[in-house]
Amino acid sequence: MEQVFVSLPTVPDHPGLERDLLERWEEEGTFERLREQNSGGPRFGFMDGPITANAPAGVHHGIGRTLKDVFQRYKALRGFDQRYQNGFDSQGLHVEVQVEKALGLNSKREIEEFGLAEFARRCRDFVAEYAAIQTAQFKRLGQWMDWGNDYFTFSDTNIEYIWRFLKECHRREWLYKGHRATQWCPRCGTSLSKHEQAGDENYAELEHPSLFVRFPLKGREGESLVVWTTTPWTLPANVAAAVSPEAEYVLTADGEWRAAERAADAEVVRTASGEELLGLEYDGPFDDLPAQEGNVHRVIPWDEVSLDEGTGIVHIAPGAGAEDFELGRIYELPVLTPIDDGGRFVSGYGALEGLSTDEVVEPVVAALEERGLLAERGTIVHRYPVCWRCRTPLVFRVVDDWFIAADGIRQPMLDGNATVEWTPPQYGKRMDDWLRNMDDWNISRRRYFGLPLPFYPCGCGHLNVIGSRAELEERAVRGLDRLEELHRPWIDGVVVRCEECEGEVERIPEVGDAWLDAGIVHFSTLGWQNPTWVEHGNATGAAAGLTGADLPDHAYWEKWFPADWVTEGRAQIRLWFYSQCFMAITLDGRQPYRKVLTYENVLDETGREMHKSWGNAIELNEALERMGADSMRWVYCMQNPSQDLRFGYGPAEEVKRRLLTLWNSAGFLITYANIAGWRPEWGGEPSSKHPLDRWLVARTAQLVSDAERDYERWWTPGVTASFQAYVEDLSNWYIRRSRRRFWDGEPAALQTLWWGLAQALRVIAPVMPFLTDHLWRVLVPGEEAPGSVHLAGWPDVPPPDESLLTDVAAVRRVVELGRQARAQSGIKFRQPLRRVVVQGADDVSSHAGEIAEELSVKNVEFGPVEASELRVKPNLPVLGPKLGKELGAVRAALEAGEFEELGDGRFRVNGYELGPDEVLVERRGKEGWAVAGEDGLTVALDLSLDPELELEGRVRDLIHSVNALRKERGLEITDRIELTLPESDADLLAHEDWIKEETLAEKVEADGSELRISKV
RNA sequence: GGGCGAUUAGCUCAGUUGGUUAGAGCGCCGCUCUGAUAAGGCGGAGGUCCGUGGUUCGAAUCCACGAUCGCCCA
Repeated sequence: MEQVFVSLPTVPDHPGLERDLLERWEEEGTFERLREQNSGGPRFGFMDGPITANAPAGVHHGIGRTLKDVFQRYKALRGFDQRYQNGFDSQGLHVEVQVEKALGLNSKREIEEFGLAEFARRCRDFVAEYAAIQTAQFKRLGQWMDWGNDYFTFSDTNIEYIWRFLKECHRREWLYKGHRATQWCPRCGTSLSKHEQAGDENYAELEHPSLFVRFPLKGREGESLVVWTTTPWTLPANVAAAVSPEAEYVLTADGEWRAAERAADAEVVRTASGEELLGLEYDGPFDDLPAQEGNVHRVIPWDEVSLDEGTGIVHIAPGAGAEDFELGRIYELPVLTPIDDGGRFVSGYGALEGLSTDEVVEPVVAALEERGLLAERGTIVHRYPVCWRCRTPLVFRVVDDWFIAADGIRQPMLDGNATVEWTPPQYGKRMDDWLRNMDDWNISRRRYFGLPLPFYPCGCGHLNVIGSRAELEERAVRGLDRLEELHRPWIDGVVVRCEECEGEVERIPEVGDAWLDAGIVHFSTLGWQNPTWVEHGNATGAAAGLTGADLPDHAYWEKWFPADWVTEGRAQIRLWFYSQCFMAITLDGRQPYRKVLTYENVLDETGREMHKSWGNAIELNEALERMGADSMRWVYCMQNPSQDLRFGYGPAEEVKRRLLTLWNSAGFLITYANIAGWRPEWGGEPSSKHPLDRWLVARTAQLVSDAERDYERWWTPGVTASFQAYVEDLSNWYIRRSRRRFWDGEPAALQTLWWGLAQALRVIAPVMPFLTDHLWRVLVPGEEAPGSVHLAGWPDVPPPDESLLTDVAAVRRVVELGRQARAQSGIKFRQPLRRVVVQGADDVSSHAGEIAEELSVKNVEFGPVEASELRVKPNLPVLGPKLGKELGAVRAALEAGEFEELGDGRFRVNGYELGPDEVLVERRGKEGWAVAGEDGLTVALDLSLDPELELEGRVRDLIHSVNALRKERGLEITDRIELTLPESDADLLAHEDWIKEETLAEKVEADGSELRISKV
């Protein structure tokens, strides 16, 4: 017989079939055909947040890539035209640091000796290498993007658009050079902005010295202030000591001033309020250093002084701490900045010069001890900030940085955010919170391979800001001829003429914050205000040769801006979401996206963060090969995005097992379709009138509508849950109930199951693009039907028949209760019973046959159950509003059995007459009955047997044994047999035809002593 | 200190607008099916729904306060 369908193996080989499909998609140009099919359709604008191309992707990237792909695929099924442009973040500190590591360089000096031009080239090559690696990984995950036309943030085009933004900021007078204490990475030699440094992962548990130091008070012999510090290197820069004016301080017998709260056990000589200590002068610990010359050290007030730790007196070094610096401004304290770019002491600090902040600890301690200033020495383990890129502990330095003032745009950004639909919604509030609190944006980094800030401050006091390459060329005095691309060192050689005084000006050496690079892409990739389309116009500068991306014209930008949807992890609120909104609101006044999906972090199976060094990190490639892309995608989609995902092989195995039901259902169809030589008919929903078929059509329509609702609200957990429930119903109701029809090869059943599966595959294809397309290609033969599920579009189904769905749900409840009753009865399922009585579900009487079969009973009666006991409960949603406070008493009376049955389902209780709709009645069985009930539904099985029933029970036992034997002998399910019964079972021959049918026996006889079968 | 979340079975999590006896998957125990079988079905054990107070006829759900955990900010 012709095999229409290729048989499925018992379990799918996910990685194998996925690799196979990747090849087929490639060969058949499936993605290109999809884009072509949707071209000209309604637009769905997605903007990809760029991924840093500096390492292979991990499983923590998988969730974002999956969600991006799922919704683009869903929108494609709905016929939307899309851009599919992928983005790589390709310059800035996160690239430089990796390249430094690869080159074995470990300081800015070494980079400069290596040569900036060569360094820039290596950075570019490094990005090219990892962009290629990541591309291969994401393809393997199933992500369909316009690979090869990606945007790279280091293209000259991108840089020019940022220049333009910066010039606009300057025009609005938001741009300024600030002098303040900032977090500084001594290894990277640059300050770091708060938004990139925020986050728990940027802190480490570190051990530091813990010193209590005496500051002898001037003119008060034997009295000292005692301060506590964990950063001894800041002591040489001390200029003041802060006390809380409100707090009480004590002088101990040792001559030490401390807060009273911090000197509990000490013998107190004298007390004073903080207020009284203000203005006192003291001898600083390092007054002999040249840097300290002429400084007066005194006591200042500070409300924030902590009385929970230390001494309640705080050592203040405005050049080495953020709060210290702010206090210094208020009290006009001298600012001593003891360390240089690399965190080493500068001149003016005597023997400390040239030492690092760690290396000075011992000399500082020794000096304190020598002078008798060290009261106590220990160590402390505390959380301390480390560089977000290289993990070096940070220090504070007072330096000049470039800032964009945030106050002018704060409200417009808040207004913009109010128009955005956030999923889950609380992230919108987080964004508001961030915007309300955001400080000015520190945009300068003292580094090399990054956006060159186009700032040319002239000696005349004028700041020239260049807004484009054209402007640079127009105003350049020299250096243009060696300008290979808009990066250091080449850009540094270009000198421009000051627009104010005509003098020659050089660029500042700083580069820009990488979030400027990422934030501008709504403009640089879509061709904002670009007069004519430039082919490969985004393949400029460092990006030349890496991509074919065009620079579209302004009409294109108008079409695609703002994006309909973006999605990234929660951390991006303070990073990409922030920077893109900042830039878009500045340039265009509009929010750059309409809707956002945000998700939490990926942790390991046990809920710990994944770290390579902890050995619990999972490589993306390894996961893809071990669990397969579809299982991974399923895991990501199942997850509630507002909670951390616990990712691991254990949970993935569970997912695989559950996905098996779909596979088995398809396998079941294929088995019987092949036996019957049946061929599916491509077209609308099946016209079969069979109740089960009609039900499956309705159930499938319900799946389509549920999934649509959840896709439209960006809620993948809903989609996966609906699908899972559908497969469950398909397999454990439709297939199980219809098995016999499939054994008989009934075309209506085959067509209906086939149709249901085909629609289900289309619904879930965005989540599991491989398994669904594999099954589609097996199940849906060519010619008229689309050759890939991804080209098949969203199912077009009629609205579900709700009343049929409700009825079948009720039937299934009856069956469930009936099974419970049977289980309690102790009578085997194979033993048929005479009758079942169902009360409380009269509307499903048309399904009596199904109930009879499911419960193996001869007759189903709908009507009152004769019961030994009535249990009447109030129907709360109805009676609650009606009875109010009286409900409690009525309920208690019903529970106690204090009611009168009036007939017709009416009851009298507590003086109220309750109608049938107002109560729920359950019954307990009489002797000889098995009864189960729930929610006013009662199912009662009559347990009495008669010889006819007993005989049937024995026939079923026989059929069961014969089929077990068939299986034991390894017979195919189509093999015919001859059957011999023991003579003692001769009476079973009364059911000879039935036995023959169920066991595929051609001949049955009763002869001999045991059961025997033989293949014909 | 302010903000945003979370807290439900041994584990991982659902629980829509307040409604009866709070669910699922996994794990455990028992039973069952044997034409989906490397599957499937049924049942059981296992819960102070974080706590306290309030609103309500009725609260896992709404409100207030508190606890613990996570995150963001100061």
